[in-house]
Amino acid sequence: MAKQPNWLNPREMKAWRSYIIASRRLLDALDFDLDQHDLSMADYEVLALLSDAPERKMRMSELAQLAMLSKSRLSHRIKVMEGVGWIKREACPNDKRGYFAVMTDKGFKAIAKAAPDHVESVRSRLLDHLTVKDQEDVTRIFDRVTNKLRGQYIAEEK
Amino acid sequence: MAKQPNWLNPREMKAWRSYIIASRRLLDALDFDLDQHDLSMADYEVLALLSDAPERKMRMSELAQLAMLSKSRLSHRIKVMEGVGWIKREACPNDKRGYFAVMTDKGFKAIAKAAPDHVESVRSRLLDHLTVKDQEDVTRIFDRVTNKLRGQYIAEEK
DNA sequence: CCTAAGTAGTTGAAAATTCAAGTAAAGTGG
DNA sequence: CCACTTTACTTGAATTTTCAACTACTTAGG
Repeated sequence: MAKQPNWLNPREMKAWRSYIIASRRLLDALDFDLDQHDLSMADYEVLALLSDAPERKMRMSELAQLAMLSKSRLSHRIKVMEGVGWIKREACPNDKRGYFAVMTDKGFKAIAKAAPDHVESVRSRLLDHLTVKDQEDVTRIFDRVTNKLRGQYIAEEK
Repeated sequence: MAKQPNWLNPREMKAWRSYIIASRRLLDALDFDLDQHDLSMADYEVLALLSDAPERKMRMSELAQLAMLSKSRLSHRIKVMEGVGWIKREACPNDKRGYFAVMTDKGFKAIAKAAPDHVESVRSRLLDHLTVKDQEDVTRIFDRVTNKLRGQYIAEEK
């Protein structure tokens, strides 16, 4: 027999709603801010990862993993970034199947220009409203969520 | 003269990364769970709002606002939900420009079936890992974020 | 070696979302 | 009552993302 649903109590409901609503609005606002640099959060993340990588290049798979994008999505996205001259592809000498995404100078300039505004955006939209204690709580809580999730669900394993 | 960027310190960076990574994974997992009911989070939200509304119907604009969707997106989405028989449209008698989205019995059944699983999903992916204190912290922190955001940025005002 | 299975990445079509108009009805000020 | 602006919503095209192959290379086992 099916067990009856364990609905959320008011406290749980409030926590969930507060979180989800704030997150939606926050992401919207951050994307809105990035728009002036012709970037989405996802594209920004890709460029940021590359700009920190040695030689500013990274294998497609690794990039996809770290940016939490599907291989297909990354592939398509890199194609358009290649079109605007931010990225080049480079064949991997060791593994003939593989490719590097290599950030061009133009790509580096693009993210270097966007980064200060983006950081400022993250501050003004989120961090400015958190005390030091809040920041620590957020870190603790969400690290735990990520860890539990890792056990339950791995992206791209379906 | 341009002021130099105020980069995030390690504590701020950790809070931001923890939050954003957990959120991405969490939303992915929740969407993944809902997939067995052929629903996305957005569609679920639309149906949930309708099922709570008087007569299970709501004006398109109000629905768009509450579900935090653009009018265009909602319009397209309602069209497909109409296609699968979950929703009907009904002209508004007072305001000849307006329409109601009305949930059908079939639509109600669909969300009634999905809801227990979704709640369980929210629990197992998120709430189960938060103490009562954590829940209260999350509510407090994210309500504040939403309130600040409201002052700065209103969705669809561009 | 040879084969089977797995990995890296791309591709094109389908589906979803955004974007820029467009239509029609309300409201507003004179 | 007449312009003018705003509101409510839809639409079609463009862009983005997902989905399901598909190619080519690598790895593992016998």
